[in-house]
Amino acid sequence: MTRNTTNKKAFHHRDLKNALLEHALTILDEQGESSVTIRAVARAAGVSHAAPVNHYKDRTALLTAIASTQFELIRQDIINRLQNPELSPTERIDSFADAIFDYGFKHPNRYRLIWRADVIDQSDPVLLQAADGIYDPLCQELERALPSGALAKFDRDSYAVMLWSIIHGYTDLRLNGLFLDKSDSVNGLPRRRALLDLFNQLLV
Amino acid sequence: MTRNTTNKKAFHHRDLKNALLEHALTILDEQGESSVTIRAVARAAGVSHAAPVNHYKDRTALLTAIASTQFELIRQDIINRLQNPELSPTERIDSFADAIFDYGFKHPNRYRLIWRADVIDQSDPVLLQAADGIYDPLCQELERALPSGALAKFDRDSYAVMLWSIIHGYTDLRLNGLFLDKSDSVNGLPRRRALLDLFNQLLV
DNA sequence: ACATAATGTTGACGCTGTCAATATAGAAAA
DNA sequence: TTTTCTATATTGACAGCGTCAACATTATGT
Repeated sequence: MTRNTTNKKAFHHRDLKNALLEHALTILDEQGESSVTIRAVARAAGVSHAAPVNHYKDRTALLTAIASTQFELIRQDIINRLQNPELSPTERIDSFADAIFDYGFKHPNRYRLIWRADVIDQSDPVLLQAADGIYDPLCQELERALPSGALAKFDRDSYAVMLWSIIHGYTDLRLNGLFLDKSDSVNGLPRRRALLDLFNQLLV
Repeated sequence: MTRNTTNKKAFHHRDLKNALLEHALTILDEQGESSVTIRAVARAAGVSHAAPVNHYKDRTALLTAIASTQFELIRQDIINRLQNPELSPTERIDSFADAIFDYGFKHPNRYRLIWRADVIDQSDPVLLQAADGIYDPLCQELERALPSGALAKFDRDSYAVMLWSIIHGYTDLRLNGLFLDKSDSVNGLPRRRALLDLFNQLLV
């Protein structure tokens, strides 16, 4: 055991910062963003209601920290997928899309949170770097997959923005309840794949 | 004057329901969704903090009512645009996209609100009908613009969902601060137009 | 051993949504 | 008109929230 070998309750938690983050994530998954209150997280961690302030100066800081870890998590998943040496250039790009799609549908409350500009601090440098950790490699892959030189219709950023918009639009609308009466598949394929096919037409 | 001809303060507001809606909209535009509290709206309308409950049973009901009026407002704008007899079938479809783009960039706080499943009641029949008031005519226009019969690659709903996803994705990401460092134009055109061009390729 | 910094607790403040009890006004019925 | 009933508004209360200040405890470094 790395901590608290005595049975008397430790005044110092030794790793309260990470513990708070994990409890916050659990509450987020189970009850949604509005239930992730400083006080609820503190209760879950077994500390007083004002203890978290030493590690996260306010609620925004806590939620922003969550978002940063999540972007990093998505990035790791993407890196894993790209390990596969058999992927074609377009398949490598699809891997980005699939990673985000899968993340969104698996963790709807997390996905909604990481884009909520009103509750997280979009200018936080840690968060920005985490987001760039996905965006930058996406641009690299696009560069390889795009028609070379003057053949390309748009610049790289445009392709990246368009792809990300398509992915986010479908995911967000679905998670927010739209199209739930509509099927998620078309011609036997998931509709998200049809969206990707549409985008891939740009690359040939 | 239709109301309150005496100078003594009227106990009954006579149209508090609509007044609350308008004040809520003002607060939403100026301060964002979290500032639209029952109590703040009541203050703005000059009534007691518990008066709104007679017209909106809780905060969700108030925000849902706002969302319904906004969908209706967008629908009206679309209808106006479609009055133009010179529009081609694809231009008529672009009118839907432009209406939503314009609305989003003009009223960012409203746009974010109407998709917030956690604070509005997505199952409210009035809201659903208002949303269908946009979706249904979009499907009608798609039917006219699509390649006829077996030539179409997907069903109508798929086209509608894809188009809406593209529009929403770009708008939402932009409003939430992403890509703000990137330019909004490519090759001299707004990037949203490039996105529409991409979609329009599906229609030929 | 001591001073200092880091970390946690307690208590308070004003804000919130919501409810119950009460008061008033308008409308309908007598 | 007068009475009754319903719709609407007020007041007061409650718990939960974020945040801050004052204080207590533990850990660390000299």
